[in-house]
Amino acid sequence: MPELPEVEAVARALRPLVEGRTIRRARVLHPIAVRPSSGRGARRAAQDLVARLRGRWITRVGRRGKYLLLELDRGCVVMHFRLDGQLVWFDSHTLAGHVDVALDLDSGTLGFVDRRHFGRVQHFTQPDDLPGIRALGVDPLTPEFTAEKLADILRSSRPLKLLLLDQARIAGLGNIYSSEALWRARLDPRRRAHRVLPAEARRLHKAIVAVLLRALECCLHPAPDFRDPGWWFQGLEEILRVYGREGKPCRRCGAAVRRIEQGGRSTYACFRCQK
DNA sequence: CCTGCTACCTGATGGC
DNA sequence: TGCCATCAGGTAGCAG
Repeated sequence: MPELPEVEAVARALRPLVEGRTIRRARVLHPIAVRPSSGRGARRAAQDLVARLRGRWITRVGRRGKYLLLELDRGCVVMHFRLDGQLVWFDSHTLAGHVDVALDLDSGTLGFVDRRHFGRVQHFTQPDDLPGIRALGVDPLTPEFTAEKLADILRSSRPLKLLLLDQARIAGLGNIYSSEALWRARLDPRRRAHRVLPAEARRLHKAIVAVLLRALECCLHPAPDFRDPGWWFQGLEEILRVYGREGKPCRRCGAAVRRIEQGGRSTYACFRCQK
């Protein structure tokens, strides 16, 4: 379920564990997790990954949108958690539970876990070799994301919610925080983006940044604990204002929160205060 | 070029 | 209890 704040928190917690470490050996337990996006050639991809990672060392942990990057002395490991992927840490090289890909480091083992097999672990010479990364739009937590930049992005006839989910426009918002940002900005998720007035666009800009920063703070306290196999972010539900609250009173005006479908996915909103 | 729909996977949940 | 339908926080690929 990770969106930008969760992946950012994972990147920060991972740095002291892996930066400067050598990958002694990579193990691909479930080749489906490393197959190319075309979907075929998983076994071959697994062999390639193992060969390319042997002996490399991790220079830096980075993030691009919802992608986690392990930059190496040669090339880069790109991970995407999609809906359910997560990381686990083992102090030894002995694994436990479902692990798709294991990176045996000189100090322990980093495991990529995703029972559902939506997520991916891949190696590229550089991150931009993956089309999904090359196409990413502005990162909303960088200075480049200004109110003017958002106004530019809003030149579209699409509904606001679908536009905010588009990773090629803004990188890192997902289904939860797009609903949350629109609630905070008091904007109807069905509104066509180019109908949004300048003052409303400035409100939305502030709301996006505020929602993400608040979630990031929550994700960092307590920090991710990869050693606990059952670990997941605590307390996130309490900071959500509309997401998942169908039928419950709006925290601003008391009207019932509604769930609607947009692009085949759930959107939550209060249509009394979101116009 | 843009937009919208579906497939991709597996597990959890709720109704009957 | 068992079974089936539905849902899940994402993205790539394809058709129009």
